[in-house]
Amino acid sequence: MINPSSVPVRQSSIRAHNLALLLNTVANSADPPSRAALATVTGLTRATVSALVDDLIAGGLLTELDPPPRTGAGRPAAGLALTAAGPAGLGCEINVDYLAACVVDLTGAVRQRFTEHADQRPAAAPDALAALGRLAARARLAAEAEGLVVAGMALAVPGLVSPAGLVRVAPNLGWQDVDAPALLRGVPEIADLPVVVDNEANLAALGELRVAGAEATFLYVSGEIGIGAGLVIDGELYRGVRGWSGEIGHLTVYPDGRPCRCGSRGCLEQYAGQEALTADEPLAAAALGIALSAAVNLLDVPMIVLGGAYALHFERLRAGIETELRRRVLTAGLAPVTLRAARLGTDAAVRGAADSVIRGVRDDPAGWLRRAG
Amino acid sequence: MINPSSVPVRQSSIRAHNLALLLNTVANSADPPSRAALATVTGLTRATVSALVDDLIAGGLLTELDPPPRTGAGRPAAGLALTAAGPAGLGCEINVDYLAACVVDLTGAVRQRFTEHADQRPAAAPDALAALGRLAARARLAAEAEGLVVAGMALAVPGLVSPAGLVRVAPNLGWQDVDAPALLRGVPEIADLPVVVDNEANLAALGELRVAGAEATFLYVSGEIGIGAGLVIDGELYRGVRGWSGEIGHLTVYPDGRPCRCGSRGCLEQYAGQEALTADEPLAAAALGIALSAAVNLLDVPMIVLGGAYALHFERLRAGIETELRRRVLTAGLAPVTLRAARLGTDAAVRGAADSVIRGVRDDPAGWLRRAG
DNA sequence: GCCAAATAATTCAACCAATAAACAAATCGA
DNA sequence: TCGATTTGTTTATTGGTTGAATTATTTGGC
Repeated sequence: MINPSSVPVRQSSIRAHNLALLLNTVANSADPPSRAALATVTGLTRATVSALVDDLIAGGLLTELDPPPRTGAGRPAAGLALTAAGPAGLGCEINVDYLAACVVDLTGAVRQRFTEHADQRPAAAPDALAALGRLAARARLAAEAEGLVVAGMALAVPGLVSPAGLVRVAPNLGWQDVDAPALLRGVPEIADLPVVVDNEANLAALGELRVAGAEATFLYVSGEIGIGAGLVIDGELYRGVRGWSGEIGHLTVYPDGRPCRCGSRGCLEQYAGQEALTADEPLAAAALGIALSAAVNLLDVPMIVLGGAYALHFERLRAGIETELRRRVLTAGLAPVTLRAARLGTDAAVRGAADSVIRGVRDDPAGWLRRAG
Repeated sequence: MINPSSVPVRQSSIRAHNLALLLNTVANSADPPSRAALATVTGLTRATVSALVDDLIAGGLLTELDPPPRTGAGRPAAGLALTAAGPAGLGCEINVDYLAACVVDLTGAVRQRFTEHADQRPAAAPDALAALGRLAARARLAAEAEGLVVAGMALAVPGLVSPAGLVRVAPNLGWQDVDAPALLRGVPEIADLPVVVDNEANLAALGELRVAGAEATFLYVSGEIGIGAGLVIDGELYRGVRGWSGEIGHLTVYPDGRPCRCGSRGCLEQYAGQEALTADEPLAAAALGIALSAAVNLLDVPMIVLGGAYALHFERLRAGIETELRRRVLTAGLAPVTLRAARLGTDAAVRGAADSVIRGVRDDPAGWLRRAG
């Protein structure tokens, strides 16, 4: 992750890598580990761990826990944990019927949470983003009053986003080529924050990843007004070459089926969209099952997580989907595909957005230490 | 690639990384670069480059070219190139109607090539693999007579392969749970070689990668008796969690269509398999187009390479496939999907197999230097 | 109540790899 | 033949990890 393999490695990179290794090891440990435990589990020496941990403590990323959990003979170990009062991530979401902002600290705890329900469709993009910016500013202010330092901001959008953060199309918002980062910078209280924009399903997948465990591999499918998917492989989000992967809503399910507003025919969205779902249409589960089978045959993902509206209707959909998976996935007989409902519900995208920011800090603590001085 | 990010980094790893960086930079350069040119392009110092290059030359991976291509003032630069007489990769392929083995040197040149045409279906797996082993032994012998050192062996199989090299199912060969590496070790002349087994489409994709350029992203689709696909992202092959990705042949195209031997209905293989193709069936192109659209919608791949029998019939299939891609790929209007025929034809898999071995050497020259002493 | 055993964390000399800057080598142009 | 120019090497320095020895802090036995 630090080394895209086409880049030279100097001594400082190895320090940066090992700092990230330690920070992530602490983050993924069940109990607060000691320096010695970190040494054995990472393979670094105790001396090295001590030196690096000192830096992380000085930089406010790790804290030494006061009450040493004593056991057996020997000097008691000092437990290490992520600091709750340190860098934090600001996550935002704009969707058809609400705006949301939340702040997550380094430990992953949600510290602030603001929502504003209102139909965004009549609003022009600049107005909607200004309103969202104000909501984000409130969240930031409240978080910083608690001693947090917001390290950056991520925005979830139901549409296609280019790597630069330009929203190319967001059909359900009626957006086209909206420069979201620039518009958000119009709100002075958050103008200094680095902004990342990403697809709603991608960020929701990251949100579920936090719950699923660090190394998980799964396909997250979100049934909002549109249907999107986020693919997580070994704990990393796969975005595709241009950031447009996961457009499962327009996967063809019935080649000569109903016409879709995208110009094609028989898209999944026509059979398993929110209207079909609430109308209790019998085709929804089968159509989803067919589309998901395609994904599994292509990608060999062992788990599918259903989010958004699908999470609400999970029990009703389950059997129908699983029938198709059993029939249509070639390797179903060799290893089963796990199907489960999302655990975060409609919060997944905002949570994932905030999470993606602190993920950035956890993966490059050296950068944070440099900036924080 | 060297750093799975959950592993500590020591000084030796940074040397290993930079050795690989230099070797790959030489490999991907159009003209033989000088040490100074390597320094500027990689970002390392001239001193560091010199030291590392000395090691690579001593280890027989690089050669200094005799006639310095002189230009302008200053001391003339000594060009560096991969050695043709060094480590080599042995690639093998077993398919329904032939066996093949080939040896590729570090520069990517094919140095030996053996084929044996015979229907493998009546043969039991041990017999077929013994025959293949003998063919491989001949190729190795001939290569070593030319001064090459075979570093390892890779085998392409038309079936599902587990990471350990076990062939779980190869329907067209009638194989099930065949321990190919163990059976190949039965041939004494190649028993010492490390063996890797992989799916035919995956390795063919690697073969095409060599031709496509180092950083390419594409989906390779092979129309053999079965239909498989190999996904290459930024020059890396994606194998899926269990190595079973790319089973595009059993993607559902027509949900209530023809029954397939896999137990499902309407699989791509029923409409675009080799029989359909040679029978000049009109559905082949449309079915392919529908399946490929699914892949592009899910994965956002900018290029599709058609191999095997599809390469032969490319011109006839092209228009029909492109029509479906235009209709069914959501982002087709934002950025086109390139469709082209494979350049290596039926050789892709063996070539890719041999290539995967030397790719291993190029990505870990430090390991090779250690072994070679 | 004191000492040995055990475990945690730190200190310090050694080592390894890259860097920067000076230096040597080889060529061109005047 | 001499300066300019570019390539490649040498050498002292720096940054980072290692390994062994050392210090710190606890438990348990006598």
